[in-house]
Amino acid sequence: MRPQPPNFSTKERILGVAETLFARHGFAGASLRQVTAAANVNLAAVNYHFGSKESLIEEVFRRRLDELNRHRLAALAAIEANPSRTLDDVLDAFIRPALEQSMDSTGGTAFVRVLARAYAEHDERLRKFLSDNYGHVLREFAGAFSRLLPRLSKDELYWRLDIVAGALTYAMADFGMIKRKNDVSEQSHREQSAQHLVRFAAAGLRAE
Amino acid sequence: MRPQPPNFSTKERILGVAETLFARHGFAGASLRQVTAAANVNLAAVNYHFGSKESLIEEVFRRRLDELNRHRLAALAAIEANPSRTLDDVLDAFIRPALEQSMDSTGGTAFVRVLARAYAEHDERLRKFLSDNYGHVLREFAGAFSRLLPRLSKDELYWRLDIVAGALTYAMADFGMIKRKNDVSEQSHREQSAQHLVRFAAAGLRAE
DNA sequence: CTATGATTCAAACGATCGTTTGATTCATGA
DNA sequence: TCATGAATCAAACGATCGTTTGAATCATAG
Repeated sequence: MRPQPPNFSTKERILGVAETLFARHGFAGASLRQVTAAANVNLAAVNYHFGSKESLIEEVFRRRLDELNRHRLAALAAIEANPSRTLDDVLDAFIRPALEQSMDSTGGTAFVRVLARAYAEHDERLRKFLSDNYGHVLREFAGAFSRLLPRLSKDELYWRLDIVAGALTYAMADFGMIKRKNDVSEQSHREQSAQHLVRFAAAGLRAE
Repeated sequence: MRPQPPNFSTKERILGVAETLFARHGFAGASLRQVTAAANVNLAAVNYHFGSKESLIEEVFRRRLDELNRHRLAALAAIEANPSRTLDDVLDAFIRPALEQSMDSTGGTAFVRVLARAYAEHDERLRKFLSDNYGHVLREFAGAFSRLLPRLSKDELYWRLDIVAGALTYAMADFGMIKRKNDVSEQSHREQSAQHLVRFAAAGLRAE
């Protein structure tokens, strides 16, 4: 974790470094002293700009999830307009934006791993924050899935979605560590990854 | 986390409580003071019986993984004897022992969540410990998978196995939170869960 | 240039962390 | 019964945690 050059503002540098350190050591494991040292800012800067470590964590999520879920909802809306849509299409609308973000140049790689952390943590406050701010997205997708899987009970659907989301989150977190071969363009690598995940998840949802 | 009655030895009480608290708050998030208080033992007991927090964590894994991987290897050996074995059989040999342990009476529920934590953590020492002590199990299974998926390159196989293992771990960690319906026996619930997971994982491995 | 609010800084706060110490209690074989 | 090692205990160690403080510095509008 090399000290971050001052090309960005203090807030932005803190957010970027916090993201990678939370991904690496967890929310409890990464201290504000590590974060501020790596970001080349004063220790007090976190509490000055964000108020608390808890709020910094939330801000790390907000920065990525706002954009990510906007893309997801847009993709879902585009799909819903098509009357011949399939389960794979809806899954693709959920997965592809995350995959694109995790492979962009601004270092979204670490964030997918932060998301995987959040899944492993059963922290009450964090789950409430995510549910309060982004629950409507999952509810939209649950509705779309429900319409395509009418034989599934609501209970059955919800825990399958929960499992599928967790499995996908973990899988995507690990994708960042897989080196794509040199003879495969980044775009086609992403394409293949998305197809694998969609097929994987669709099989789980359609099971039985 | 109610104080543990003294039916068990000090070491056993510490291990049991540590397991559930590590599952709930993570390895960094659960302190030895929380653990020893809930286990009704003196704070110094951890360092006396285990040497350090690090060693306690390893012991929490060892207690469950020794038995779990023994069952896995036994199941795999039984499968390998059958010349008409399928991918689903090998996956079943990997998944079912974990599912059985996570549903037994001694509270293995929490441990599956501890395993999910370990997957999310990319901690160097912890990964080395698991690789050193249980890597041979994964290597055995990788061999079995490789023989059933001869068209997959070694690289391709290994990262698919990694992803499948992670996804399964996540899924199983969440299974503990899903209430089975009253009209479904625990055994048939486990049966269905195993089938879902096997189908889910097989689709991912066979993809393309 | 100067005044004012925003930002950064070194330093310290009390709390909690994992670990260690030395005395005390317990269990057990001689 | 008594001695000896194992086990438990209260207390404290230094380190590190998140947070707060008040002064120093910066940027900017009047």
